[in-house]
Amino acid sequence: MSLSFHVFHTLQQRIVEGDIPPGSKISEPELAREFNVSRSSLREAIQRLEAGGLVIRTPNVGARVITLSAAKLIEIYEIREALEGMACRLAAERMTVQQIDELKQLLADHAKAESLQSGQSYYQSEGDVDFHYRLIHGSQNQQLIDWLCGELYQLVRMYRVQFGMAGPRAKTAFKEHSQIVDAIASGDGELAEMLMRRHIAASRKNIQVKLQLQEQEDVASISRS
Amino acid sequence: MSLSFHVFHTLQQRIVEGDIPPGSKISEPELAREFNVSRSSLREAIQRLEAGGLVIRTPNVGARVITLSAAKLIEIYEIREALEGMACRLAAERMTVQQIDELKQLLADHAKAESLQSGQSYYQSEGDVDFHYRLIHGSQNQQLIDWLCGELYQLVRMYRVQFGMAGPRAKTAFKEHSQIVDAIASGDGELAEMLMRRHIAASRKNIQVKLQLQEQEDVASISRS
DNA sequence: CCATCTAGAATTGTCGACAAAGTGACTATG
DNA sequence: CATAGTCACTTTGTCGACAATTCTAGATGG
Repeated sequence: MSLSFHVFHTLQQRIVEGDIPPGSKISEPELAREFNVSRSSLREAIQRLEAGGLVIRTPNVGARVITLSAAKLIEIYEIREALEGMACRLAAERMTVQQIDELKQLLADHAKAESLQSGQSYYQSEGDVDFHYRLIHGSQNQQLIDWLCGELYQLVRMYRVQFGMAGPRAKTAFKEHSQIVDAIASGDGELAEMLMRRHIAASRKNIQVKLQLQEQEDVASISRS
Repeated sequence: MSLSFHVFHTLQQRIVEGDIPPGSKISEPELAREFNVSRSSLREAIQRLEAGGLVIRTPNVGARVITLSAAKLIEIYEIREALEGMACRLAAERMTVQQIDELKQLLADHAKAESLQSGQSYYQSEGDVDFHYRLIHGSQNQQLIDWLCGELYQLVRMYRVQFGMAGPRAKTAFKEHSQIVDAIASGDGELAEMLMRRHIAASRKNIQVKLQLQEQEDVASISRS
């Protein structure tokens, strides 16, 4: 594997997981030493991070990890609503019966796992992602797939990890997923799109109130100190 | 300005305009000589082109300009429908009265120019882009703005130029734009989104039939030869 | 004649070094 | 005391060279 790609991959992971905190500077000499590569390779890695929207470079100054904010997260969810809604519509029109069966099977597995361990962790982290992932691929729109499952996915993951979003929406989300699959199975693209948009919009609103509460806590703790 | 950025900008223009034809190889040594820069700078430019989706790099082989196809163009329009639809909805909810007035003024200018020179060239190339551009900015969703007016815009432009799309949709498009502005002025985000989606979908269908005709011609000319 | 193998040439990936720009601390001045 | 200026130091941008890989063309064998 290309040397610069390995560095890119490692750094991406660290940034997404918060190991390199938001807003921190990306020092070329320092990281080049750490990875035992030349600055050329490291710079290529940084450029890829920039292309993925994880760092921002300012000419003659350097790169910094992006800063997270509630406003930006909302923006991302607005985009997801539009794009995954469209993906869902296309999936309803284009998925094969076999793909749909696999999707149903996935949902059945979720139901089992959920009732078994009253779990929200499994569903939220693995299951939800897997569901959306398959659906997006069902759209068969390559550009859409590349962007949603690449760049945008990493950003969403970064917020998930660092804002600590697990949420007890597991049961609600499962019901919504079921409805979506039903719509797809009956080939109703319009309905499928609407349901997916509502699904994501609901998730967004859920986050919005949670962040608002968090903000109030922060204010309270500041005035307390 | 950064040396590599200048090279990137020039190459981007050439690729979009078809000066460097689709599918052709991007030779590092050759272009480095032409621009009188080192390969490092040139490679950085190529990486940016890759990030913008204009070239595809395969490890240890090099970069090639993307190839255009009707299928990919349709994919892009599907994405635009979803994204600009959302942008339009947000714009209706968030644009200031002043911004809306400017939009109306723009439309009035278009009407004048159109009736004056029965022109389709002005409207299609300048006016249409300008209209969509302002609307997207009206959404106030920075991520959306960046992507639609950056990466995706260049791709659309590349297809416009190289597939030679002018089309006599000027009059229809103008009417559709008017309706959209009305919806925005009355703050009806839902309607505005729907109209914008129809507007882009109509444009896509228009292209689809045109491309199908073109394909038939190609087949005919092949069987003739 | 076609397929396969094998140098040689060309191209990409990586490296270290130099030039240019930015950063920060210290000094001088109003 | 605050502000502006200067100088050393760090960091980024660019360059040319070497190593590793791929491509090409000619030779060899079936």
